[in-house]
This record gives sequence, C-alpha cells and structure tokens, in this order.
Amino acid sequence: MRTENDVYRTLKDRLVRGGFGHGAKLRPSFLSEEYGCSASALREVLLRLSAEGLVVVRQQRGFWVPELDRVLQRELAELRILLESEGASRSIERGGIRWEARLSAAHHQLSHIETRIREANDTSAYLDVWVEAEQEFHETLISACGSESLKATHAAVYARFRQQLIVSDQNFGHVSENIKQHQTILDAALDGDEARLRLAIHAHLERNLVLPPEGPDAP
Amino acid sequence: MRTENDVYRTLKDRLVRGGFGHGAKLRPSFLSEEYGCSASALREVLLRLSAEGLVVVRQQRGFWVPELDRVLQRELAELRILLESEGASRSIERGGIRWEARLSAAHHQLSHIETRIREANDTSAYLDVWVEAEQEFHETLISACGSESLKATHAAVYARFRQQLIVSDQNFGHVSENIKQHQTILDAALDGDEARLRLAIHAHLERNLVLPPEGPDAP
DNA sequence: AATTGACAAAATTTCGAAATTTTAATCTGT
DNA sequence: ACAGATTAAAATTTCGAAATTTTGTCAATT
Repeated sequence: MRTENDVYRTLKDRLVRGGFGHGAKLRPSFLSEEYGCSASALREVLLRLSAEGLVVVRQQRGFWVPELDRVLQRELAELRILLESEGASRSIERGGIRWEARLSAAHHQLSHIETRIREANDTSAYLDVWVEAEQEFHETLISACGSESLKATHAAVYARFRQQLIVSDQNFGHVSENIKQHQTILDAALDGDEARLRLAIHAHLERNLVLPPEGPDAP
Repeated sequence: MRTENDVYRTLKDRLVRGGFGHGAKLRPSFLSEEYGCSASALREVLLRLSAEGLVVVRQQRGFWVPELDRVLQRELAELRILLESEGASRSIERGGIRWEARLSAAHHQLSHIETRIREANDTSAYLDVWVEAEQEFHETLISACGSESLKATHAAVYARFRQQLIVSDQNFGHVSENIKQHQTILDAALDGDEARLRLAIHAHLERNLVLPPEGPDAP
C-alpha cells in the first residue's frame, strides 16, 4: 500500500517532468484511483504541492497544472541566477576537495548523457535521465554553501523552473550549447574563480531572461 | 462560519507573531475547536503551513511549532540580505517617484511607532503594530522590483525569520539601533545609491549573522 | 534496579459519504 | 431567436468515524 508521502513524491516528480499537460485539470477523484488512495488523501497532497507553486488552486474550483508563462519563466531564471551564484560562490569558499570531486563526478555523468543525446536520433528516451543528471549537477554546485535554507529555496525554484521549461523537443535543441556551458561552469568552479563562475551561471540561464514580443492584444 | 482560508490566515498570523510557544505541539483536534471547524480541515491548513516552513510535521507524529534555532536564524538572515538587496536594487532602477513616495510613507509610519516604543515603559502593547509596520516597510522596499516570484520568496523567508526572532522582550532592546538603520536604508534608497543601500540592508541584519558559541555538548 | 514485553490509551492518518458550491442544461418570456 | 431565470448534474469542500500507528503503563524477568 502506498503511503501519502509516496503519492506526494510520485506526483511531484510527474508534475516537474511535465507528465500532465500545462493547464491540465487535476481532479482528486480521478487521480486517487490511479494512485490507489482516497480522494481526500490526494487532495492533501495537491494542497501541499500548491504551497510550493507546482500546482495552482482556485477556491471552490479545484486544482490545475500551472499554465506556460513567459514572465514566470524569466522570474524563475532570475531567481536561479541569484541563488545559484550565491550558493556556488560560498561552495568555493567552504567546499574543499571533497566538493570539487563530487562536482566533477556529477559533471562527468551529465556530460556523458549530453554527448549521447547529441549523437542520438530519438532523444525522447533520454529526457528522464538528463533531467535527473542536470538537477544533480546544479544541486551539487551549491551543495557546500553551508546553508540548508538556501539549498531548499533553490530546490523549490529549480522545480518550478523545470516544470515551466520541460517542453520535450524544444529543450534539446540547445544540447551543444549546454555542454559547453556546463563545462565552463565546472572549470570556473574548480579554478575557484567566483567572478567567472557567476558569469558562467548567468550565461547558462541568460536565454531564459529574454521576453519575446507580446501578441497584438497586449497592453 | 469561517472558511478554511480564514483559518489559514489567522493561524499563520498567530504562528508568525509567536502566539504559540516555540516547539509547542499543534493538535488539530484541539485547534479545530478553537477555530470552529473540523479536525480534518485544520489538518489541511497545517499541511499547507508546513510546506512553507512555518510548521514542522513528522510522519505519524503530528505537527509542531519550529524550535528556536540559531543556525536557522543565521541562514534566514543571510537569505533576507540576498533577496532584499536584490529586490531593493531593482526597485531603485524601476521604481520611480511612486515607489519613493510609498517607501517614504511606510518609513514614516514605522518611524513613528518606533519612537513611541522608545518612550514607552510597557512596550508589549506595541508589538503587533510594530511587526506590521516593519514588515510593510521591508516589503515596500522591494515592491517595485518587477518580480512577483522574488517578492513571494522574500515574503516566505521574512515570515520564518520573524517567527524565529519574535522573542517579545529581547527584540525591543535594539530600538534605537533599528531607528537609525531604517533611516539609513531609506536615505540610500531615496538617493538611488544601490551600493550604499545594499550595505545598509546588510548592516541592519548583521546582528543575526553571528553564531554564539555552542554549549559544552556541542560536536 | 533496570530492561523487556504485553497491553491499554491516545493521537494521527485514511476514508467514504453528506453538504455546499460551481457548472451545464433546460425552460420561459419577450 | 435570444436573454435571463430555473433546474439538474457534477465537482469541491467539509465532516465525523473507522483504521492504523504511536505513546504510555505496568507487570514479569534478568
């Protein structure tokens, strides 16, 4: 039997990976059947997820997957830059060789997967492993910052960012760029060059800071 | 009849203001009676609050008010500095005269209250208005930053920080300092001096960055 | 005296159904 | 035919009780 915490993790994972369409309705009664629990239990999970921003709840109207939102994407990218730069800088100061080794390993894994993706024809099968490896790399980057709160805040922002950006095809168009950028981040980190590391993180996320022109109905 | 959202706001407010002792147990069955709803409804509220970090939940063991934690206090202060400096800097860039006016007004109000507190014998009656005014001032400071996500993240951190720091007496020992510091922040903001504003914010929260020496049982 | 185990009490979690609210479909009058 | 009001259906929220887990007590054994 699955406990409520299992359902929470499974559902969160699915939401972050884009397992529902953007803007999809999340009906507790349906989902409860799929996940083998009651509607009330699933409702509690959805409430928790809504507190994290991975689900939108409207009074008396139920739960929804957040819509695609370019403004939100930019804001989350800005926040990632802010939190990740700070966390990475502090990790340089406090991390030491253990951190360098872990970061190097995380990058190695990610790099391997990205290389495979660039060579592959059908990239869709690699999406899940890539998401996992990319998250691991960026979390390792700030892992030695010495602040659990900073790491938790970053993780929450990262999850929402990933949820917004997980348009399976479009995202893998920039694999070559990504490979270079991750390498640049790693190099700066291992060199202990804070300023260069901040620039590298900024460059990595810069693409998401641009707001495309609005349609004709815009204010 | 009170709706669940009312209960949420009331309870959150009470938690942030220290209306329960640190480490106090929060039993849904008791609280539900006080707030006029069922235990299940109150449980949902506590789950939401735990997702925000204002309540601690342990599997199968119920809910608690977070304990006092010097390490957490320092981390939250660091986060406030990071988020508030960034938000204030951007507000300078994008705020304009409307923002300056609002900030000036918020400071005026806070300043008035702090002056009264310094003159008063029994300060306890002023705690609630001061908390409200101080929060309003700091929120206004970043209100023109142009990022709802940054503001929301800051608000969450601020709430937890306040919850940790609300030791009614101890806190009002530094009123004179606070008055000066708030004034310095306002001056830098109105001058449009980002660097000075960042320093002023840092100085305002610096006191909370120091970790006191641990007891003899410390690792 | 301290530790273990069984038992009882209390608290938490889960559940399915009642009550409320929203959404849709139908009907009525102009 | 259209707009507004009425009614029916569906979905959300609330509730109180059943089921599970933890906590506390007390006797028996080492």
